[in-house]
Amino acid sequence: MLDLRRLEILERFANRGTITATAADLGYSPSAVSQQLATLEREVGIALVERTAQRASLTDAGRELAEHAARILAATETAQSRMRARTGAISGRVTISCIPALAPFLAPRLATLQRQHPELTVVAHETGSTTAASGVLDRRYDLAVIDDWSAAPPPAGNGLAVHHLRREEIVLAVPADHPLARNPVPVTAARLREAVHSHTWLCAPVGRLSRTAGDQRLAAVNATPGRRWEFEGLHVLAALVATGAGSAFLPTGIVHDQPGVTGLHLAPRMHRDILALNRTTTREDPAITTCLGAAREAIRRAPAGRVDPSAEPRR
Amino acid sequence: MLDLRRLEILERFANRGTITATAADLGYSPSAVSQQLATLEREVGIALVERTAQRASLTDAGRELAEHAARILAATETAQSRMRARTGAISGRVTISCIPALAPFLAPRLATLQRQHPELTVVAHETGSTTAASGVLDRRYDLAVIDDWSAAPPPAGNGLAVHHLRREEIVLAVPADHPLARNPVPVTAARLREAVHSHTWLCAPVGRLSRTAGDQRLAAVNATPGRRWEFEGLHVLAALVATGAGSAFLPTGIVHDQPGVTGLHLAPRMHRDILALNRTTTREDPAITTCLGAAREAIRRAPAGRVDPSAEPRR
DNA sequence: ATCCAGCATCAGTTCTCCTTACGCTGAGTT
DNA sequence: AACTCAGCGTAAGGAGAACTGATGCTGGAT
Repeated sequence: MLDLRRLEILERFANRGTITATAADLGYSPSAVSQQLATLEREVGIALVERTAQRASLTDAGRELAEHAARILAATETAQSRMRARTGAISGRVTISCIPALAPFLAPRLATLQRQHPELTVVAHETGSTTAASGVLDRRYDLAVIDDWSAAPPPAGNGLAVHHLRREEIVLAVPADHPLARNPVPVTAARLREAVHSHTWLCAPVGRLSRTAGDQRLAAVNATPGRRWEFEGLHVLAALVATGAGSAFLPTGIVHDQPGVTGLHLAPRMHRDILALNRTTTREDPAITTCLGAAREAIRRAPAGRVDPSAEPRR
Repeated sequence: MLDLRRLEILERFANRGTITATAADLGYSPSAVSQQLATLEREVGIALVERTAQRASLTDAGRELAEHAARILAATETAQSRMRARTGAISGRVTISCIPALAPFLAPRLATLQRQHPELTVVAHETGSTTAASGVLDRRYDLAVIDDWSAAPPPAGNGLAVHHLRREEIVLAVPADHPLARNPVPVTAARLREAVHSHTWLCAPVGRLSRTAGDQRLAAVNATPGRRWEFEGLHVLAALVATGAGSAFLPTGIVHDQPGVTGLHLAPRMHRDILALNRTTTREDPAITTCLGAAREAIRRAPAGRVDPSAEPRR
């Protein structure tokens, strides 16, 4: 009879790649992981791990067994969730990831939740959207609040349940003394091209969703930045805009926080979606659904911001 | 993290109904089963077992968790089979059930197998077809050789892999000095009706497949036995026919063994199928497939019997 | 009234599993 | 070439889990 704990160790090792990292993830010592993997190999009677002095990697058999393990673990998680749904108990440990920009709004709600349910332990992390999504899938997080800058519908059908929390408008953020700020009308392709070309362009490092989406938008209108600065964090970008350092694409909620920054509608409009993710296996877990509700509420109440009313076309 | 062993205990308990029987099945003491179930309840935080002084039964939650457990255990069995398929090792314990009439032919082959593969342990039981089929499903047996008297195609799609080993003809077995035996032509409906009515009818107890199929055949030709005797075991029935006690429907292989018995073709013909069953989860396990091959071979070589050639119509 | 089957509890022993400590290897660095 | 460090494995020890056997209880059957 295979042991679930060993299978979990194997599956985690398949995701992480080193014994040390696996051990850290699961709260074991590396030695324990090594021993458990060795035991598992003995049990199934076939080599699962290729061992070098400073590197261990999975064999084909190990990879396959890890895939089986993932299925088995998903089934047990479903069973556990169903049982917890029956008790209705809001308890246990829920690990949540949130994109940094929204974490300050989420955290107080989670704290309240934890006060209301002493049996519940919430562990919150700040993570980017892409790593958070895969982190939910491989059980590093149970719940993730992410943003999605793509116009495409959210990913689905791969074991992730997606919940739409909010849609935010993305505006062109310029310093308050920028020429465009004086004439706050929606920024057309031509205006955008001109503004980007004549000003420093502020954006996130390559790989961020906001960067990818922004670059796509610039490419669509054939705009090439005169100069490009890369900074981490949307709030940082907003602060830089405020100092007159350049312009950027930013969500209204973030522009709103920052005095000295004017947000201008884009024509056509641009958006990002705030989504929550959890595994479908935990869909019925009361602890998860409660945390999800708290996140939904928190994001709903986070300041949405508003651009200069005169730039807001009436319809 | 739920424990697989506990889940197995729960699932087995769901099938057996008592703690004592569960313990016997799994090779534990009843005390251990009781304790493990209690631990499992504590872990999931909900009552799974309703305890009376001398009866324990599952709650709704317990039944549901048992169903989850069955799925999980099936997944692990699949994983294990895949791993064993990779090693190709013919080892471990394989529990086989065989209908009594064929067990003598199967046993020597299994003994040979065990001699060839010292790592392999074969545990053989003799069981009727219906209990054997459910026994395979709930993991009391890994492999079962059964007979199927129904004209219907074998059951499938419920987790059982069905293998057709042989088709045997069912003949009307009469004492050698029976009037019909002197004129060995296929027994039509009219002749059958007459023979059954004027002679004692020998058959298995109610519930046996052979009994059900035989009764259906009799009902189809509107034949009512003058007198009916019920005995357990096809060989026993054959022996009774030999003493002139009555007539019966019997497979050719069994008639063949028994001197003093004449087998007469039925018109239309009647058959039973010899099938082997195993769980689809063990489909790839080399130990299982090897045992299955041995069974196939054993049944193929078992005496098929032949009725009086003059009764065999040429085509 | 007695017996018996079935279950729970308790104490004890065995065995599993994790941690700590230590040694090894190979790559990058000084 | 020596050093440093990350990663892995093994050995020993201790904590905890789990099984067994004994005991006691309950309710139905003899």
